[in-house]
Amino acid sequence: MATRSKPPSTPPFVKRVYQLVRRIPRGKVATYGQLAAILGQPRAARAVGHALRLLPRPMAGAIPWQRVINASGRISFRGDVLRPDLQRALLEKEGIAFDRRGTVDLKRFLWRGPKKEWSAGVGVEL
DNA sequence: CGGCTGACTCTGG
DNA sequence: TCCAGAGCCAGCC
Repeated sequence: MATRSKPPSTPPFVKRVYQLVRRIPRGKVATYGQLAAILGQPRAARAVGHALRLLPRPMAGAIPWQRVINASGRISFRGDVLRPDLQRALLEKEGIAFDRRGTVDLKRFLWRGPKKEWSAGVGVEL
């Protein structure tokens, strides 16, 4: 009997966040709250941000952390100064367009999530 | 185990 | 549209 009193049945939140972020396709962005919701906790947006905050440098290269922005469609930061600029540059390189105020049009670039697909073409946006 | 922090989000003024 | 306050969560000390 493999000891499984508390097995990886509930992997660290952080790990899940990384896994999920890796699934965000190039040219698309996701919000912290959205990722949290996909993970089953729509209220854990801050936790998602925290997870990405302690994202080790080496891993940053394997995880498209730049594709995660806030619900306002803008880049979030706290403290660091070069990060926001770098994030924006990386996103623009992927084709993400920024508003004059530095806002991304979520209607166009928001990732729809890991959902297999939508109902046939029923709309989205206006 | 308790308290603090932070790449968030929502509501009200 | 911008600013301030309150709520929520996981990770770290």
